[in-house]
Amino acid sequence: MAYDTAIAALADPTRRALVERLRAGPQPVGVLADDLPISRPAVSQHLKVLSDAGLLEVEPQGARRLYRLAPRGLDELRAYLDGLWDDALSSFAARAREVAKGS
Amino acid sequence: MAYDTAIAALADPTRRALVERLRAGPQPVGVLADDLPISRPAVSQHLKVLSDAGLLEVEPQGARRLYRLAPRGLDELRAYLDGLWDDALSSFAARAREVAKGS
DNA sequence: ACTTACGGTAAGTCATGGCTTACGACACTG
DNA sequence: CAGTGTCGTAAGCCATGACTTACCGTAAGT
Repeated sequence: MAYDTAIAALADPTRRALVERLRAGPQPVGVLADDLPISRPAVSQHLKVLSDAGLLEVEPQGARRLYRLAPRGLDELRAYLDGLWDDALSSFAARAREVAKGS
Repeated sequence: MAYDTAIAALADPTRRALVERLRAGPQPVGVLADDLPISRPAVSQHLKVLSDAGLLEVEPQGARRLYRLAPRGLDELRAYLDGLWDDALSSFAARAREVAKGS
């Protein structure tokens, strides 16, 4: 049950916006804060949440800190959703059979 | 960008608990409320959020309403995370190559 | 028709969390 | 060793949303 922190982290639109910026590659905090309508400390707080969820990794480069996407946290979340997906499909198929029989 | 409602819905622990109950099969509201530490109206509100996100479907059966897992909302969410996963892997691989070269 | 059961909606309360400003720690440059 | 730039943390404010109780509509039973 470690996917809970990951999904909670990705539930926030601002944090998803940060993740979107990082899809192109690693970036420092200041650059991320520049094209977002919030302050730099707010960005730092969001980055901490994403890092704690295993979704980001940090690489200090001098005074700056490069954040990059990390597969770790995403892996658990995807595994959980895959399981859900299977059960949802089963439920859908069962319902389809009932309807086909004339309910 | 329709996965946002789905991920927001699944971010709540109580709603995930409801989804877990429904993995075994369709159930009416009262049964779901009985083995959860919250009131029945609260369950109704959560079920509405999950339904609006395309994660659940309703099937009225007389006075009762059966809720079941729906693949629809889950599909978009999985697709989004799959894309993220690819980019995270790329970033990870790029970083691994740099480290192998001696940073 | 009256009663009982099931469930959605309304209104109000309260905690969570996202944002701000202010401050401190650390690395580079002159 | 100042001075500057980058970033994390602390404290406080405020909106969002997850609950509650109260109420209403609807379906089935007697």
